[in-house]
Amino acid sequence: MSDSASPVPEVDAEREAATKAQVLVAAERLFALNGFQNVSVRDITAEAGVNLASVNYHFGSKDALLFEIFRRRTSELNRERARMLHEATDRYGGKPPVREILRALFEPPLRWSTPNHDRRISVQFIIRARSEGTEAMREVLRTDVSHLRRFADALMGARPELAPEDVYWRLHFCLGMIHNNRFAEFDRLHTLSDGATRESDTQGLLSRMLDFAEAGFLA
Amino acid sequence: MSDSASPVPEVDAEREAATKAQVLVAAERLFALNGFQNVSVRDITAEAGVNLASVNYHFGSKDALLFEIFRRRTSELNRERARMLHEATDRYGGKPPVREILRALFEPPLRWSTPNHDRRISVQFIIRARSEGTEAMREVLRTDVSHLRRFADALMGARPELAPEDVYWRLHFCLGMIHNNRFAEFDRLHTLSDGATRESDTQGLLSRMLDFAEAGFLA
DNA sequence: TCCGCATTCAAATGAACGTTTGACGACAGG
DNA sequence: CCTGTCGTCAAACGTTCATTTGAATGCGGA
Repeated sequence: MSDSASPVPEVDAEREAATKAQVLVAAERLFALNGFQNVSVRDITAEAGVNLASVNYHFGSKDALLFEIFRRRTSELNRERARMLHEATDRYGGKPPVREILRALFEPPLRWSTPNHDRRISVQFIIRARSEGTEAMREVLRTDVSHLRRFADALMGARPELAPEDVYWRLHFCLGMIHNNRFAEFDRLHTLSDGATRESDTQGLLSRMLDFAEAGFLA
Repeated sequence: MSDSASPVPEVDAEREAATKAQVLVAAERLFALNGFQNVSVRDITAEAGVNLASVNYHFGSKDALLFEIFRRRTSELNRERARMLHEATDRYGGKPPVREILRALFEPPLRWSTPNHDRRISVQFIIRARSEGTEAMREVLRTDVSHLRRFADALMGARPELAPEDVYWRLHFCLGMIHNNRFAEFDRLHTLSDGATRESDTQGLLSRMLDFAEAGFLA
């Protein structure tokens, strides 16, 4: 009779991968909502319903867990953006217009941010990583700019009369527009507009951002 | 013979206010450079050359010290922006153009950010407060939008044919352009442009930002 | 001269943190 | 049936943190 402490035996193959996945989901969520430093390993394991030591067992350390999530999400985002830019390039025979280039830059994070979307929290995580990330993350963000180079090159092709440094600066402004799409900033905007601005209208927001940024690039 | 531990007696009236001021300066600097959570009270008091307990004695708590710096700096910034907007309003007989309104919004933080400027570090502090601030700071940022209302109203006056929500959203985009001016983002931009972008050219950056944002508002 | 007050100081306190440990259970292969 | 491996678990470790304490200090006013 071995009906001991174990409540439900189940097969271990399920828990094997399950624990790691639950930690990833819980950690991404908590970090995105509360900031990196305001979440402890205890919070994560409690939310995930796993043991405290499992973070260090599966990921080595809290920082390594953070970096793993960061690496996965930025890779996905960059891949999706590159895919859209590639499609736009094909569609326009090698020289897509400014608006389509910017769409490839803006749309993926906006689409992921629609309410009830799986990746809504991932976008918040990525944005947060930009200002609160560990040294390893900042190193990657600072030096790995290959994905941005594709966009800069495409923009120079669309506006060949523009000086390269103008393109770089305006791309920088566009990125600022995206990175400002945090919950707290939306809250302030809603307070200011007394509810007239609806964050939930993702397609409308994309159009507004494209109108604004496209005009800035054609100035 | 009282030449005891005290190295130089000096007058206490100097140290009285000096300690508090030294803590404020050191704290603002460390917080701006390293982030709020990565700086301990021990770091601050060590940098300031004062005793560990002086933070809690003069400010009550670490968070209260943070909020005090935040309150001082945001007040200064809002006052300076309001002053420039007021002057522009007078200069144009009550209806300043978009570019002058945006100049009042952009120029103060940019001017303060010029190399070797006293307030260069204050701007970084304010920007950091926006994403890493305590709950008290976020509450103020979310609810106190009176200074932004002045700019929104002025912009509606300059572009009366624009729907109010369009003005609010575009103002939101402009704020994103400013908030993206952090050291780390400049580093990335420099890497991308291979040194072609010079952050030190403040007037040039202001012109670029105004060109971009004005075009976005006139779209 | 003495006292009251504001400030500084070294030391200690208790809580929270990331990480480590060693025992324990479940499974697969021989 | 034994054995090694992998994952989980509760407990504990050592460190760091913000904050508190109480004595010591120096000055202005009586």
